[in-house]
Amino acid sequence: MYLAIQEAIGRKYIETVRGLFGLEAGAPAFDIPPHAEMGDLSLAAAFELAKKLRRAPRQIAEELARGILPVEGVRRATVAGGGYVNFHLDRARVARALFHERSGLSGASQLRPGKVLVEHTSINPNKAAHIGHLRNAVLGDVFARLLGFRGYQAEVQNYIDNTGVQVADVVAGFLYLEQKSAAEVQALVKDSGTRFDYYCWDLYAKVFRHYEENPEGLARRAETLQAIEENQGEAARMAQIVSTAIVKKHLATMLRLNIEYDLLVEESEILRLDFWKAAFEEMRRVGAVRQATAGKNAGCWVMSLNEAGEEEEDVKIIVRSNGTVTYVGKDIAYHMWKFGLLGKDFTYAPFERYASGKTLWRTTAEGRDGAPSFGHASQVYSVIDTRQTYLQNVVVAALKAMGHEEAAAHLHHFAYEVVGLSPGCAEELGFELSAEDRERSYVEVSGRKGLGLKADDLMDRLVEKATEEVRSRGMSDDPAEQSAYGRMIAVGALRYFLSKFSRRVVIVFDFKEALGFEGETGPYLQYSAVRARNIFRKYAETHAGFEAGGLGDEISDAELGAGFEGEDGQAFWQLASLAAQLDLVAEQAIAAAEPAVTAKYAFRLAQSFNNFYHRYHILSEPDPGRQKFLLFLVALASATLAQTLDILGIEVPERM
RNA sequence: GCGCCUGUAGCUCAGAUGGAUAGAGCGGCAGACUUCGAAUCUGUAGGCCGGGGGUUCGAAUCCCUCCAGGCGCGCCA
Repeated sequence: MYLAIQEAIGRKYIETVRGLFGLEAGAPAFDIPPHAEMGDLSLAAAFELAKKLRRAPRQIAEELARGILPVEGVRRATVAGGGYVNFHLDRARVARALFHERSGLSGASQLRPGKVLVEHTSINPNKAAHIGHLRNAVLGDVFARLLGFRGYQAEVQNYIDNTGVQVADVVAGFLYLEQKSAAEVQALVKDSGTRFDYYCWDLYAKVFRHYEENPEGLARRAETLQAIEENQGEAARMAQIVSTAIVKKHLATMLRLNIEYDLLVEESEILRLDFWKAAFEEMRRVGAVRQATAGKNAGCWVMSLNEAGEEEEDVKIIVRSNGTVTYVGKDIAYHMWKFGLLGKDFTYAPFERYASGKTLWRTTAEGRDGAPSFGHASQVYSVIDTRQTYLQNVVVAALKAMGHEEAAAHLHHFAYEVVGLSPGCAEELGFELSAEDRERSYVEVSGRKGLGLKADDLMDRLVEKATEEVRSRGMSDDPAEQSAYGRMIAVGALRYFLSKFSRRVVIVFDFKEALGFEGETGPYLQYSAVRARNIFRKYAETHAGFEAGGLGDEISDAELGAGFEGEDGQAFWQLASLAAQLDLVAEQAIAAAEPAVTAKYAFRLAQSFNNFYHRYHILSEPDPGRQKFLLFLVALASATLAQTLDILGIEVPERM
């Protein structure tokens, strides 16, 4: 709601400035005044105009306030402070329009042209997922949901590096440390007595210890990697078995958290289709890379990273002197494909069908009909941790060097900080820490050392705790229902916990904080939504045929207007106007690529609702007109909260 | 050495595009359940916004500088 009103005021502002002062102004910036009584939207533009016009800002503000009105949805404009213009919205009108929007009757945001591609998760398929991977997936998932909410076509891709060194390390472990054949590994995958992804977690750490003690083993690692890349022999067969089994585990883990994907992009298919060759040819053709003939990089194909005018040359090796391509080179090819700039494409096959009805596709080299069109994005967001910033910048530089300026500008590194463990938490998990580590504020997780908190272990622990809470509070006698609620609450707690921090801060994981269900947590939000629904359920018991969705037709403009009058009306409006800000908040979250903005908003809204809930008792309200108004308000808050929780991927249980 | 990020209440963090009296959760203290179930609400204490300069009508926010911490900078990924 707020967005539309801002745009309308903005248009009138530009006209007014032209008419009154003969100046061409841009779209103005709006603020929300610090106190609700001051108004709903404020404009500080008079201060800047004052400088240009050499006049008092307050006077200019008064002229603006008179000139901008009338605007639909705005009742009046006042001037405050040194020169703020504050707009007071037509409360009844805004509330009604919002009610219709939330009922899906109007205001569904239009589908926008172009596709936004979000790549997230992209875990090496060689061991179980850990808490850091969950942060990546939750951030990416919330961001994709935000895009969908605002009418963008979002496509979610999960990149599977099934031919990389991490898979090779586990394969080498099976082959040489455990002397297992591909068939035996396959049997292990099928064995219901072992968790294959956990088994590989331990094996990967074991392989690393082995390399440390036996550096000569590194030769075998190289051999294994090469065999996998060339799709030759036992190692390649085993890599296929390992990576596919682990990917399935990762998908199952993510599904527990309500995370789904559109497409799995497999590196093996990128190799098979010679994507890199096509990218390399173009890079050579346009002179983005050159072969070094002397110096330490002799024989390598390198790309210059210098801006014009820099003296010392900074180069990145793209192709090694032995002719093999580096990781960043492959990434350049993949990103060219994302934008449809490669001139090559995959074919696709279904990987699995989600219970939601959505089909997850995977890339293949052998053609198949009936797949949707993937790639060809106009905007790309790659959710990758902040330590890879340098490499992401290299990819952008490569696009620029090839003349793809627009793609370079539309490739966004969605960078986020890692999840560390507090030293106490690491020790609780049974890891021995050095004296130095114990002094640190957090310990970095390390797959190589096997140090980390596995995603499913954390989830299990949360579900157990939440289910116990449900049981002890007597919400349900049915064990199946108890565990269903427990699961929803656990997911709510975890998803909110991973969404509420801004991307750039390190999350120091601690059980006490993450396992909490009170205060600023997911369960608090769920509880608020349940409370709102309970009011309707209870009300319907004595009012047969009651539907919250019908309130919009039952309440008159006069009743709505009267409800927002006076001191109580001010408090009611505070809740309603906050609910009306969701679209503004979602746009801000997208512009800043910051899901936390939405999480914080959900909390503020829930807090505002709980405060209202406590102060006004609806079912015992004697005045039927006022009761209807209060029910209307609950419907607004409830629908908005539900919508926001949906963006956060958090479900609401029937009872709490 | 070069580059990027971070520094706000005891702890963990919000404060987009510079804007009105710097906020929240947890923890502390004091209160509120015969009600739409307290996984809740109310009140209270707690701040040289890392230090110092500058730009501006106005700076937690922009610029410079210093300090502290983290992360990058490989013919690894």
